[in-house]
This record gives sequence, structure tokens and C-alpha cells, in this order.
Amino acid sequence: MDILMTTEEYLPLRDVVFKTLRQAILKGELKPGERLMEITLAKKLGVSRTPIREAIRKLELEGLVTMIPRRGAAVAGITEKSLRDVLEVRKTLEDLAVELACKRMNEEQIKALEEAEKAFCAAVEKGEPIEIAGADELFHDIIFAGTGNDKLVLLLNNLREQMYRYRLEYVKNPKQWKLLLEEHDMILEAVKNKDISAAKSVIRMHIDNQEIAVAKSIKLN
Amino acid sequence: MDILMTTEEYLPLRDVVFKTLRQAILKGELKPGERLMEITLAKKLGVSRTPIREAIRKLELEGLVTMIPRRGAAVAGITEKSLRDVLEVRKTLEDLAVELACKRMNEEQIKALEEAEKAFCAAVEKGEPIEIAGADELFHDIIFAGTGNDKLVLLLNNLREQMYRYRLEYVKNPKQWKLLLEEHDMILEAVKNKDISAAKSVIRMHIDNQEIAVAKSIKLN
DNA sequence: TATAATATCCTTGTATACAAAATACGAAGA
DNA sequence: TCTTCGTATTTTGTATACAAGGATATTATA
Repeated sequence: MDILMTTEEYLPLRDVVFKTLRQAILKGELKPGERLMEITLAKKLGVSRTPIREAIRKLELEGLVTMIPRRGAAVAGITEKSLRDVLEVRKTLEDLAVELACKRMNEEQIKALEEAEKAFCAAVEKGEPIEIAGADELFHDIIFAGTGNDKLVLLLNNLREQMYRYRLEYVKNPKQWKLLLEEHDMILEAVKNKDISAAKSVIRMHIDNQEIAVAKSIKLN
Repeated sequence: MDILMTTEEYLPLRDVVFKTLRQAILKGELKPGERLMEITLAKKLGVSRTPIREAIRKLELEGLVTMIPRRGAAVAGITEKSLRDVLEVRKTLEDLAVELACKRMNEEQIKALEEAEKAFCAAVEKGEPIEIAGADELFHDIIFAGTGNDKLVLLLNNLREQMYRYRLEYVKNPKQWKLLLEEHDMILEAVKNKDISAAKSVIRMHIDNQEIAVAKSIKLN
């Protein structure tokens, strides 16, 4: 399976490999404990060992793989504990994000948020899980951007990705859709009214719901 | 300047290089904006380009260097805005950390914290800035560990690192020592009494003080 | 059959080679 | 003098080569 270059913009192979491996780990295609052997991966991705190794260095620092001396890398185990840890941090940072968004979003950004809400609504009516997930992501992206804090945006995106596997499961369930829609509405209202405490309580609920869903989904394994 | 192997235990060259470069950046020997040229560094450290590149990949993910496409790595410049962003996030996460520490630290960990406090006190009496910085770090490490949240520990360490350069300046100033000592005392007390709100207010003050000092230190450049 | 010694293979860690892009420099022309 | 084009140099990005340690298999021996 060679790597396909979709965009014409330049990305070093190491970054392509990094993203590919990262996705593979987060989606569960590479299972915890599985060894990442350089030559094997290199052949599979149609590149040399060099970009593979450099990608692994980044995964190492991110904690997605663990290094065994002279034996190379292995996929780090994702336990229920580690997921709870991520959610605990994420709850706090999402909390901060809506607070800052309430304080700092300008008219234009709020307009964009309304648009995103409409798009989400439309996606829900169509009932396409992937489209819904995308619209949901966009909605949150606008809030993130509205914080005006680049570091925060970076971290939240990262944390969100770590949950990717479970989030997709969660969004697939039609029962959740109406709930999600309501939550989005409430968030939108809160941001428009700059009502920080309302926004926070909604976002907490939002994450708590996800936590419950994730916990369930894990126990099924 | 060849790399000296002090311990006989095995460490890949890339990790030695990583630590070396990181120290150099954090201590300010490599200045913001300065390019990291692979061949130059390789010659200086007496290794080949490979370990250098792998070390740079880690520094990249850590945010200590930024990559310019096809031009390689440069020491990341810290703007006042980016520092404020980091501090804003850090304040929130430190807040979470002390809360969790209050809730979850066991007797043994609290003992360790008391020891660290004593060590810090001793360092202050000696008046060695580097030693003080180290003792301060240890104190906070114990609190971090006390949260029982590995992801949080990872993030806080990273955020702390990004400030290291300026933090050292801060710790060098003898006027701050007594203040730091008092803050540590208060944090220790709060954790012992599991008094979350007290702990939080101290930690906020702690970060705010740093923010002020750092802002000053940046304006001097 | 079980065990120990040895040889072979595999994988990583490091160094080097090669290609392509970016930059710097200089000469030619207006 | 300034601009522009082209060449040379530098530096990155990627691939490959080589060495050493660890794992595995095989064979000899009890």
C-alpha cells in the first residue's frame, strides 16, 4: 500500500508516515503491544526506513508507542485508565475553551458558529454518520478558534484525536443525534449571550455523555 | 566537543543528542531563531546526521524547535502572545492538578512532598539558583504524580518545559525565593488538609506571579 | 528426550551516499 | 547602476550500507 499524495502541497514523508501510523494506532488497526518493525512498515508504505524512524520518534514522545532498548517500538497499550485520563484533562480544557470563547468571540465568528450549527442540523436530518461527525468537528473547531489561544487549540485537537475511535462509534448511534443537536443549540445560545456558566454546564454534560459512551464501548471489548 | 558517556548504561545516541540540544535551548545557549544545521551539529557532537535528525524530530513535537519546509529546524521563538497562551492553559491544568492531588494523594506521597519541601528550603538557604530550580521542579513533580493522571503529567511537564528559559531567570532573582517558599508551604498545607479551594488559590497566585515575571523578562529582550 | 553450545538470521542503531530544492553569488545586459 | 538570468554551493530529505546485539534454530551430547 503506497502512500497517496492527495494534495499537491509539500509534506515531508516523515510527516505523512507519522500521521498514517498515528491514525492506525488511534483507530486500532495497529493493536496495543504490536511491534512496529521498521523494514516491514517501510515496505508497506513504500518508503525507506528513515522516514519511518523519524515518525516513530514523534510517536514515542507522544506516548503512543513505547521503546524497548535494541528491540524497537511497540504500540502503547490504550487502557480504560488512559482514556479516562485523557477525558479528565479534556473536560478541563473544553471548559476553559467555552469560557474563553464566550469572552472573546466576535460577531463574525459567532455567525460562523451559527452556520456550522445549521450544517450540523442538516447532516443530522440526512442521517450520515460520517457527515455528522465532520459537522460536529467543524462546530467545535470554530469554538476552539474563538478562544484565540493557539496552544489550547493544538492541545484540544490532539486530545480529540486520541478519542477518535470511540467518538465515531458514539456518533454512529442515532439515539445520540438529537441529544447532540440540543447540546449544540445550547452552546450556541450560551456563547451568543456570553453566558459562561451556562456554556460550561452544557459542555460538561457533553463530555460526560461521551465518557459514559466510551466506558460502555470499552467494556464490550 | 564530543559527547561524554558518563554512565555505562545504554542510551541511544539520539537520546543523548536530544537531551544535549534540549538543555542548550532551555539554557539559552541556542538562541531563538537560530538555525539548527545538521552537519554542523553532527560535527560538533561527533556523531552522524542520523541521531541529530531523530533528536530534532522530538524537539519538534515538544515545540522547542520549529520546522521550516526544506530549510530545516530553527529554535522556536517565543512571543509574548505564545507565552500567555501557554500560561493560560497551564494555569487551568495546574488548577486541575492540585485539585486531583488533594483528592488522591496518599500518606506516602504526602510524606515525599514534605521531604521535597525541606529540600527546597535547604536549597533556598544555600542560595544556588540551579539547585533551587531543581528542588522546585521536584516539588511540583510530586504533586503531578499525585494526580494519578499520566496524561496530565505529560502535558504539564511539556508546558513547564516551554517556560523553562524564563523560569530560570525568575528563580535567579533572590527576591522571589521567600515568596516561592511561602507558596510551597501553603500548597503543602492545603494538600495535607485536602483543602481544594485553598490549594487552587495558591497555585493561581503562583502562576500569576510567574506570568508577571516572565512578561517583564520578555520585554527586556 | 532434554539440554547446552553454536551458528545463523533478524532487527536495530549509526553512518554515509545521493538527489532535489533553496540560496547565494556573479556575470551579462539594459 | 540595477536587474535578471544562470551557475555553484549548501542543506535538507530520502535511501542505502554496515556493524553489533539479540533471538532463533540446529546440532551435538548427556
